[in-house]
Amino acid sequence: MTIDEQLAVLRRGTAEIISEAELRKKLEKDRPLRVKLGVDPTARDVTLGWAVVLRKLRDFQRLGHQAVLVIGDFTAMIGDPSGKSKTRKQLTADEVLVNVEAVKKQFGKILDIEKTEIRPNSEWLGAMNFEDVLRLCAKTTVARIMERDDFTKRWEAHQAIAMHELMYPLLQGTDSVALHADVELGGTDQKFNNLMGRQLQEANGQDAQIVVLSPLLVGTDGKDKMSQSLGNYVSIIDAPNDMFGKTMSIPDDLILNWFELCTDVPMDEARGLIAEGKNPRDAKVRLAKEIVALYHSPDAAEAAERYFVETFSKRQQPVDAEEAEIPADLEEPIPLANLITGLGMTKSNGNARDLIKQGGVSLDEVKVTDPFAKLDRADLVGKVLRVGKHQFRKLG
RNA sequence: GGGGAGUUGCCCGAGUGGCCAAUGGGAACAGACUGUAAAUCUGUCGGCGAAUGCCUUCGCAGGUUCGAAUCCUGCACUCCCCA
Repeated sequence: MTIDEQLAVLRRGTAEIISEAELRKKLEKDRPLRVKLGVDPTARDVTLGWAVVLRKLRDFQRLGHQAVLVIGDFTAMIGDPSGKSKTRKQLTADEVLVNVEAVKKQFGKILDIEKTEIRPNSEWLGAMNFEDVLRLCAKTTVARIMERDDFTKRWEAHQAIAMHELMYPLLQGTDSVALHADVELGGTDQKFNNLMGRQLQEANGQDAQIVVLSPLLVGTDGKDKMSQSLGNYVSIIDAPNDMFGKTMSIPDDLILNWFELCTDVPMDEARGLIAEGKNPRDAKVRLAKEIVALYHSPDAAEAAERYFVETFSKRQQPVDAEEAEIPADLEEPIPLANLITGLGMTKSNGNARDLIKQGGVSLDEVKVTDPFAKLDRADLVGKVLRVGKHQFRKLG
């Protein structure tokens, strides 16, 4: 592959490369570049948003470069302040270990884990003594650290900023020095941290790393960046039907962006799908299928589409609703509201009654209108209970 | 070290002795309409109860009072100004 072809691959879905000219120079050296990506070992699913940057790492890997994953076990004790409005709780060593294993498994769906160098940053950060830390601190200034948007905002909003949080960019930068990174990947919210890496590398007589920033994927709500804590996410380990359904719920104007960041569909083709006069729904169906195919299989994608059309487009109840036992401790006649709460479909009986009043509950397609309905076990078994738009249970 | 401000439900934010489960906005959820899109309209939004009602909640712990989110004391946390 020529340098230009490589650059074209690397540019897809990239927000910023600092700088492209330097990247070209490094590629011209014709040796595998060390491409670093920091991973925060908090317990969470790999979301499509996180996958964006992992897929970029995969791009480098496929081009023959060395992927280096830094497990931020040491930095997890601080918690990355990026995008955070609060000081984060610190993790214990055990929690970190469990989280790393869980996350590594998921990475295998995207990266070639065998060929990936995985390094915990406690390896070098844990070895520093206080003098090292002070020397590190001397490399930057308070004003420079406080330039950071996150800190400025929190400062202005009168929110707490703990001392150790200010150290985060320096530690992440130290990772780059320790690993002799040629390239560091990250989301655009990582820019500050990544640039600190350049500064520290230069201060240590190394070439400054290239920074490749991926845009933050907007979540299914169409508003905020995708994140597990906001609940607007699609996880790469979601079941095919969920993955498909969640993708179908994104706003139309996100379609092209998701094609670019979450699939390998050529952009010209993607643009064609949303061209004037076409139904955006069809483009979204294609998008959803691509994503399911990527993390499950093309067959699963077809099946998910069928399920979607049957259940939602035709408004039928799903053929394979989740089975649920009627809790044994409910006495007959069973108040429907208690049953719904007992099955965990609502958080309280009052809540369940509200939903019934609003026409949000049905049994085998028949709306229940009485919030105080009581039913015998025999009337319930075998029926499909629907609560709200998404929840179905086949009663057993 | 000194002085000042603050901590209310998922979030923001009113409330300064009873009419407060607590105004308003946002988020969320449900219904209608749809393409599980957007927009819009309607409704719900602490728990239990069929209900008059009862219980828990306004940083934490005590106290005053017939009665406190509201007053007092102590504690914790945050922010600002000065040193």
